[in-house]
Amino acid sequence: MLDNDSPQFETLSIVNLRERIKDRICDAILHGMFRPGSRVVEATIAEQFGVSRAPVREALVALEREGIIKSLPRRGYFVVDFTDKDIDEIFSLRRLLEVEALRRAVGRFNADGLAEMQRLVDQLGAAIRGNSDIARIIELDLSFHDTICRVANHSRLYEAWNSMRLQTWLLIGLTSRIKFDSPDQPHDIHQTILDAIKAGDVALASASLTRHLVDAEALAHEAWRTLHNEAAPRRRDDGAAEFRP
Amino acid sequence: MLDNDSPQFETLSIVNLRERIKDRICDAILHGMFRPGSRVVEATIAEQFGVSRAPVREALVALEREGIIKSLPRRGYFVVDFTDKDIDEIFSLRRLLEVEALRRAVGRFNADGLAEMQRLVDQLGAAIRGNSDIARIIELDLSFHDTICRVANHSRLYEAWNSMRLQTWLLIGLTSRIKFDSPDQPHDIHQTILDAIKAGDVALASASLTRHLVDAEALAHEAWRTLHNEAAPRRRDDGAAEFRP
DNA sequence: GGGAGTGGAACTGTCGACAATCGCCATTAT
DNA sequence: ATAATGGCGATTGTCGACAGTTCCACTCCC
Repeated sequence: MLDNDSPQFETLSIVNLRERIKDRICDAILHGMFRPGSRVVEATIAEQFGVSRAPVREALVALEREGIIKSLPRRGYFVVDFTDKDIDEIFSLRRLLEVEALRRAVGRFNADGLAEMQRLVDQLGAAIRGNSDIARIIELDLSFHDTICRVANHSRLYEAWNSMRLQTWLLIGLTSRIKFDSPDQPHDIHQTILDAIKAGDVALASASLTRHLVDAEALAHEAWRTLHNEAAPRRRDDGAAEFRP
Repeated sequence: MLDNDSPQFETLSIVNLRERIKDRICDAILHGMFRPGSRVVEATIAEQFGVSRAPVREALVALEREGIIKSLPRRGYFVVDFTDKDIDEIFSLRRLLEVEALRRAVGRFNADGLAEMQRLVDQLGAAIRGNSDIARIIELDLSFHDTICRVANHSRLYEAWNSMRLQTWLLIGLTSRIKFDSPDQPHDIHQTILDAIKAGDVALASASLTRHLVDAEALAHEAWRTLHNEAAPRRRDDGAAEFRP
């Protein structure tokens, strides 16, 4: 047997190169290395990762299924560019899936899970009050929702939701500057949801969650508009740009 | 401009080889060429299709996202083998998605759509009364549900549902012999749902649809047990078996 | 006789190269 | 001047080969 005390025992290294590349590309897209609608060129990615094109291609096929890139045959892959209908779809499906996840998760939370949720709510409140950048806020917010979906203990529901999570992040997380003055003070809404979960009040929790997601959808519409306006000056598709491997 | 009257203007041929192979493999699995849990070997598929392994690999990555095969790193791909929890998940998610799709679809149906639905219901009734094989019945049944989901006009919801469709087919469609004596006479339930859609009665349609899916879940459990018992004698994983390219 | 070690076969993971196709741009004819 | 056309570069689609890993069966030693 191998000794486990090797300093960087990389459990992840048994996973396919494809999966690691997928995660890296995913991160790169989600961190704004690619503009929405811009090309994702196999050869460029492969070169920057120092691998051949084969695993990159497979990663791209997987990412297309996750809904953040789109392939045009014989043309290449492009970061998705959302329309208003897409945003409607993403959030209506999120509402459907998350409310169901919540229904299942209430009663399944243990002390640790609730403590984690409370910590996320606190950090989120601090981030909002401290005017942290939108990316940080969205990340914490999505972690809150992610926890609910994970605790629901429904792998297929989680899988479907996770796809929407990536697209949501792409929608809002890329926007660097946006006024975050939701009328309902998101911090409170998260605390309200969590309190309802703790009290086992599914109806209240669901209603609050739904309201929160409706607010988030409005934010997403605004964020996407903002992002497009920011991008408007540059007319050329600036392709892969920097993109640290 | 090209003249459109060329006899075999094959619009489909612009699609990736990967996509065509994906569909072929998918068909092969869904038609029982592979047993649940059996290996899906790249080289074998590639050879039988007369192509190299590259597009096959990409097709397999896509199919894994569709939920009918599963990859074990460095081990290969296997046709999924469901547990009771998987069946619960598949049908609980189907209920969630289809009821929402129904809610959206009611009011969006036009005359053609309703006629198509009626035709499906009639064919389904004939198939059941005529004791057609289960595959035919499941196919018609899933087409009925598919139509609802398509008319809902929600691409992400449809995508999520389609994944469950494939898995449902894998669950039930492979079973060659199973007594089809559902207590609620499925034909009637489909007609009930369709009538409610025509009447615009969302509540009744949803309730009927939900009840139908609960019945279907019971059938799926039974079908899967049957399939496993059928497969039990053969202990060796018989791999790719025949599988016509 | 049984368990650990060992050798080989089969399969996946990865790579580099070639072929096919698409978009862009200059060129040309009307 | 404008629109069609042909060539060219860039990028994807596909292929065959090699390397690494896993599993299985066999052997050998205790």
